Amino acid sequence: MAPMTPAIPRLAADPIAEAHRQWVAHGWAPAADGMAAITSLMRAHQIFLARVETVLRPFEVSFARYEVLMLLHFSKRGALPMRTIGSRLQVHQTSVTNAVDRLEAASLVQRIPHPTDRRATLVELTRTGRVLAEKATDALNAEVFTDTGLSPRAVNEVIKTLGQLRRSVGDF
Amino acid sequence: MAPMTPAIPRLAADPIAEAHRQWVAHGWAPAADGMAAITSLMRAHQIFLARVETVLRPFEVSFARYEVLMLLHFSKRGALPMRTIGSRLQVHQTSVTNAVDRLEAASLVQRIPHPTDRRATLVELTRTGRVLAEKATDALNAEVFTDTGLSPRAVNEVIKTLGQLRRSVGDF
DNA sequence: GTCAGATACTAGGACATCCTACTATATTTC
DNA sequence: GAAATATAGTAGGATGTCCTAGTATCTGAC
Repeated sequence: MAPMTPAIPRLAADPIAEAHRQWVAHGWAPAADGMAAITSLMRAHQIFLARVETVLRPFEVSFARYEVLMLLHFSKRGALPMRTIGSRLQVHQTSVTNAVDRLEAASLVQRIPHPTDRRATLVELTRTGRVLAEKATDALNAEVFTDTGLSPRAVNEVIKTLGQLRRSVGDF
Repeated sequence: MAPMTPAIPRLAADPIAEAHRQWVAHGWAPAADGMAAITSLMRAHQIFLARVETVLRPFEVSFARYEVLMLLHFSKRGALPMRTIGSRLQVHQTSVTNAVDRLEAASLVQRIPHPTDRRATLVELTRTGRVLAEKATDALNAEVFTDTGLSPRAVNEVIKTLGQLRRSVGDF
């Protein structure tokens, strides 16, 4: 008897390829690619977020809070209204409140009254916050962003393709 | 005098393109593309997750719980150990416990003892759960997966590129 | 056979996101 | 100008993810 060779093709080890196969087998072929693409995106997000959070852990900030710090860092006066932060980062206002609460508790930012609109609150980067933002960026650049694990061509493809997606949903 | 033409290039409306510009301006050019790609992924994830959750809302399941249902749906016996679910979906065991708790409360799955390993618990799809999984899939296929907003070429590019990424981190 | 180390699952807690109010202040309308 | 509407921010709650710990059970080494 010949060496063990399965008569039935073995299952792919890749769960997403397997899901794609199931989609086709169930007659959902027109949706299979879209399903696989979106599922891949979900997983890629999880992978990169985990990497980024690992690098940021020593700085005791999450990626969400890091993004707030960088937004302030890049602003001319180092201060922005809460609402603007939410718009730029495309997150709900309550998420901004949450992030700023924690950043303020860590003395990385401080809330100051808006000079002309008493409804609004400005979030201002502290000296400590600015220094931490720069150090955290150095770490992220060195440990994640400079080498993502994707080829330079793939990186540009991702930026371009997802840029079109973002534009289509009104991100810019 | 000529029509208003800014002497200084105006800020891009795209926050990610703007961040990329800032990265280059700060001397972080080698990391700028990686930063932009990862940030784009984060945002694309958010966009698609929101779409998917909107479609699933009428079925009263989240995407996380939907994925568990589909995994069971595709399994031969309609039942899998908790641990296997976590491995396939690449999420922490405690996330599986959480999802299964809610699915069980909704009578979409039930926990049954593993026949040979008393440590393990099998999660079994109920009739209700199977029906809901199929209806939810029809909705997702029609409203999201068949037309993701990306071109077919882009969809395939995403699957391929992120597949390489997933392989590089040991997903399969 | 026993005991140490692995494995399966749950408990409790930290964070992040969103949603629905609710309050305070601005703006618009008539 | 006063009332209706819109906007900025916070509070409280639901869900999902991860982590650390703790219990129960299995496996393997001696």
